[in-house]
Amino acid sequence: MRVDARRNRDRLVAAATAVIAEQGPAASLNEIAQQAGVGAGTLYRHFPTRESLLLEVFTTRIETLCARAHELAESRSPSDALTAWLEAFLQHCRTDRGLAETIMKAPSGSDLNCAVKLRTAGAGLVARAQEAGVVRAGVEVEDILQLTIGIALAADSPARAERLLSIAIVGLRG
Amino acid sequence: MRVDARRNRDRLVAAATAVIAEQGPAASLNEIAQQAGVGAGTLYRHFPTRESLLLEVFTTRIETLCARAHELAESRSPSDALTAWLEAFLQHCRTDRGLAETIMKAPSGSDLNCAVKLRTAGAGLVARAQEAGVVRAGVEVEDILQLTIGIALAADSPARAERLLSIAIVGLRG
DNA sequence: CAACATGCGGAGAGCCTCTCCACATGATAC
DNA sequence: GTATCATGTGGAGAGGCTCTCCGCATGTTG
Repeated sequence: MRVDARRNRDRLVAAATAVIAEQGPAASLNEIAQQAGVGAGTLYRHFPTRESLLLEVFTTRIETLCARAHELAESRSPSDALTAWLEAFLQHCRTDRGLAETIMKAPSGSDLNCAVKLRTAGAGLVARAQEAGVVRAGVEVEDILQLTIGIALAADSPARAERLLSIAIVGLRG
Repeated sequence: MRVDARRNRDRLVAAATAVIAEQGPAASLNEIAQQAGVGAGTLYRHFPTRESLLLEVFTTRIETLCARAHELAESRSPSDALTAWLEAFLQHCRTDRGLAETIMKAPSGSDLNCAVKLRTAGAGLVARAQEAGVVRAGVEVEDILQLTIGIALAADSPARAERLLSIAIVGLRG
């Protein structure tokens, strides 16, 4: 990749982070390009869809969550680890509604690897929980993530979100 | 209100219902106006915001759901009635995603009583289910509705939505 | 059947997304 | 250093959207 291309890409992500933080995930792509000091064409070359740009913006957050999954897997019981991780995930999704929507819309078969990373990180915790009998067989990581995202999107308060998540976790045991 | 104004308003709601069912709640208002056979100005005079139009469209559906709740309460066991009603609610929310979002965003204290009506209708089913021990005490109607709305918003397929709902229902029993 | 209040349509302003291609600019070979 | 070429660039432009505005049409009323 040419060095100028790399530089423009980085500028775009920085500008997008700022503008999205301010205006939400539906912010104008034109404005992001302008703030990055590049043409609209350049933005669209690097990020063919709005989602691909958002995913890049949220990559840092997603990687934090992945790291947390590994920590928890080593330091807690299968049940606690999964619960704690889902709570952290829920928190992130609520803080940044755009994050939830972005992960949600990312096609599960896509190569946009941050969403994939998140699923992989979650998969470890879920597998352990299933071995320990805390989650019944047949439940997929994807189920659990989507349920959590849904709760983040629909809950009207943090307390409610916590409560709904705990209901969902009970349901996982089956 | 002049009779032609009334007629146009009705046409708009009908057209909006059709177009939104097909294209989702972000459908073009232009197209709705066109399909209703009126000018854009007429649409905006009757419905100053997109939200106001959506609300009108969904009122009918919400009333249908309320009626369904009463039917089910009389014809089915407490458990079946609640499950069937939630499935119907889920279906509606998924059919027009806008319904879910509209109910979700309706401020709880507002006089937009569609959300209130829905909650009242659901409350009867939940109370019966709690008496029958199918739902544990402490769970509120609002919890169940929000959980279902969340599932509708986040699920990536009808099959997944069904599955997530059944997980949630298991969780309700505690 | 005036005369008036009300409602109407659709052109147009100002956004937006996304495409396209002549031109600029790193990278590479000599 | 420079010639060559693949790669990347900017911004004009097409087409669509939302929303406003106002001259004109049409119910309504006395």
